[in-house]
Amino acid sequence: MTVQDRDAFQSEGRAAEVYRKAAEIILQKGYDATSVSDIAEALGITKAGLYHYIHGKTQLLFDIMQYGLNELDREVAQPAMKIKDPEARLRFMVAMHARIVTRGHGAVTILVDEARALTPAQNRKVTRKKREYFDFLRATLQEMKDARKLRDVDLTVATFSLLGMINWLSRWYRAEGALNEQQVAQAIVDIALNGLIRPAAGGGRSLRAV
Amino acid sequence: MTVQDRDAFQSEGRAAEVYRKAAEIILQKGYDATSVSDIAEALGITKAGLYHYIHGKTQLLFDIMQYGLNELDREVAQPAMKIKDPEARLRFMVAMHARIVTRGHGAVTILVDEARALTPAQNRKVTRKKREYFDFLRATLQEMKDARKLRDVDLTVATFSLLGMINWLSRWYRAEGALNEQQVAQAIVDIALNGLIRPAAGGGRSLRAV
Amino acid sequence: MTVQDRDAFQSEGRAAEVYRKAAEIILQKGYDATSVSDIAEALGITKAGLYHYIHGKTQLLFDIMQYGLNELDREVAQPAMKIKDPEARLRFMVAMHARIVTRGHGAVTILVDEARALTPAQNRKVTRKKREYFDFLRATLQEMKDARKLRDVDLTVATFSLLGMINWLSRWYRAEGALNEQQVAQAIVDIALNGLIRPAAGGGRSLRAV
Amino acid sequence: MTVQDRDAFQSEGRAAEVYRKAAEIILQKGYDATSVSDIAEALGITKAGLYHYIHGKTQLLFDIMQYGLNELDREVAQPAMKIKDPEARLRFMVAMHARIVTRGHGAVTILVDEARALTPAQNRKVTRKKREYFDFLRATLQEMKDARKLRDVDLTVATFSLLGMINWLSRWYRAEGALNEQQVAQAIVDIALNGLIRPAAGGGRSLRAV
DNA sequence: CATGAATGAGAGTTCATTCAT
DNA sequence: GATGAATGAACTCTCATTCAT
Repeated sequence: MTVQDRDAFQSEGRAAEVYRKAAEIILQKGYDATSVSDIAEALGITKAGLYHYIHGKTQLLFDIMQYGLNELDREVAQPAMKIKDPEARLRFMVAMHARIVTRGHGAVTILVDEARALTPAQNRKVTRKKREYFDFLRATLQEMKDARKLRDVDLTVATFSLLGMINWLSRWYRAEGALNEQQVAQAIVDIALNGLIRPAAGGGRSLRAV
Repeated sequence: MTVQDRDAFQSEGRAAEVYRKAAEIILQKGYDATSVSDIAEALGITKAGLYHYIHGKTQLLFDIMQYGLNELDREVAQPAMKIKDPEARLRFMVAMHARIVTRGHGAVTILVDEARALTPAQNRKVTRKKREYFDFLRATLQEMKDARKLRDVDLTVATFSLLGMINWLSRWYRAEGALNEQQVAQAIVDIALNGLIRPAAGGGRSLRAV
Repeated sequence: MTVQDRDAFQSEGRAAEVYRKAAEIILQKGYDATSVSDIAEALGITKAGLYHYIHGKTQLLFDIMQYGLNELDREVAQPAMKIKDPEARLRFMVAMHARIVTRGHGAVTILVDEARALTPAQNRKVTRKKREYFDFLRATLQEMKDARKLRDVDLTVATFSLLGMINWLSRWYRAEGALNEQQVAQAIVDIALNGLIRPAAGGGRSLRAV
Repeated sequence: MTVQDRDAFQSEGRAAEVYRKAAEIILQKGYDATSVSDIAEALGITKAGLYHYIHGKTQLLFDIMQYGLNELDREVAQPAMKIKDPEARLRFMVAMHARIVTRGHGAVTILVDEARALTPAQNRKVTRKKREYFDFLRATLQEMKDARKLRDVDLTVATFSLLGMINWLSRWYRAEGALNEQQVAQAIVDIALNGLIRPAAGGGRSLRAV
């Protein structure tokens, strides 16, 4: 059933439109503040009509989240697994994840922000999947650490910091702004990997110049 | 009236308890999902009784946010202004802000997460204040840039990335975890400023060792 | 239209199946608690599809009741009319009616339990028919009374008591129980006619012994 | 909580009025067909206002049923337990139970008719209690049987038949009718115990033969 | 200070029914 | 025959808020 709905989300047709519109509105107003009527209205149908496509408000949320998880898996995790070099893999993941957030389809952001509204069972499922993603990202950092390509940082803090930077994007990035999606994604990768401050010039650089 | 309430939040006495308890619950369940009854119940009084202390649910939220803004101003911005060196100031701000988030009094997190629920007028006020804080942080980066202490990064992306890392703390940091507040704060400062990867300089560092 | 439907109920074919399934479910869950979807689902068709066979939920109920009335008339009242001796007739009616209830096709029970849900017009029709049946049963008791075969009991109370005992069967009789339909029917006839207590031994019996 | 509500039903005050009015309307229209608005309207308050007194429609039903069970226990079972002679006890139970039904307060009838609407947990509780009452009644018949005061009847059928006669009263007895509550109760006791037909008195026969 | 009672508005959801295909 | 889509009406229930006491 859930699988069906997730497919509906991705497929073409009216059902897909329903799920996409719902995601859009929930992204905008928040899940709690979005009424089923709001969604119906935006679709130009009645509440009762909407119920042909959804199986309750919570299930709708869950289905959107499933789609978000899917998006991450399909577009970030799966391709990343094919990248051998951990640093290249990290760069790809951060950039790609950032782009999914900035392109604003909503599902990924809702996935992150509204987990509280799920039923315990749904929450468990979603949390497990999110955890898997987190672990994969962390494992990549671990590989880099093992290859002595990482500074001596706490990996958990590092992973969450990456995710914080990325997820925060949904709160401030506007497509109309000065930087486009790709530029922002690259900027984030750069900041995350290289930090903000110029390496102590007296040290490394001048020496290197020698 | 608002000023009164903000004072109430900070002062001792029953009113302060009300505001603190409210913040705690809202932090936990989210503003929309928190009913006035929930708060009253947690305080051991009736809904009607609670209305002696608050002036509506939205106003309560606004007051908590005001307190959060205040907290930031009092504990981060004001002291920071006394720090001349921009890098030291930045380090202080990130660390201190992070500690306010991790110590978990809630107001700052609510401030960030629930702005949507405010009335337009309240929202404007809060947004203006948040903007001031953002600008101050960004100005600090600008100073560093001018002093050539910053790598060539987009300052807006950088500022938001810092805030993303910090604000994300409220989603994952648990006091019971392996790192205490101070350690996490320092880890974040370190990651944000120095980045994750070891400077490519096989040159620099090893030479320094020489 | 109604006649058509009643026939449909009894006849073979898809329509009959629809009515029988509907009766079964309504008997089980009650009319109000049974949704048109429930019935459609049980039949493996859609709601809209079901509407090819029925003319509204109330009409469906009415048709089932008509069938129940018919059942009573055909299997109890009509044959009973051919029995001259009132006591024999009474025994037949009680036993036969009881068996219709216990065999559990549902229509008779629904007829009795769900009259409130009918439209006033339908209700009047059904009530009139039920009244006819009641009157026929009561008239049989009257005949017995006239023949001095009845104890001095209020005939109305007696008639309703008979019907109460019989109709109550649907609430407790289970085919899997210790007694089969026939045994239960006979037990009821026996109890209703002869009562529970052993006739005062000092009276009749000793006389008989003389 | 439940106990509280049951008390509320019996006590004086607004809460009692609410429960009594609710019972009255549910008795009249049936539980499913009674909306919460119906009850509120009959009380002259709004739906929301009614919810100060009840804890959901199902709980309301359950509470009414609890009261019904209580009524039976208090007015029938408890006093009956003090009656040594089983026949006297049976006569008392049937008569008293019948009067509770005819006096029409509703709770007992609702208790019997609407069990399907309860939650499984509630249903179990109610069923257990009803079972206890049934067993007590049946045990009384058993005592009579042991004392050879009973004809040779199946005790289960007998007990259910008694209950059928009594419970059916609620469907037909009207206070305005020819017989008052007491007369009907006595008539039922008489019919149930002595049956309808004049004993084929060995007495009678031989006399007739003379 | 605090309460119980009450309310209007609106929430999510279900339902019987219709109709173009 | 049968369906998917749609609807208006109704339903149970919750909520923020008020007010007399």
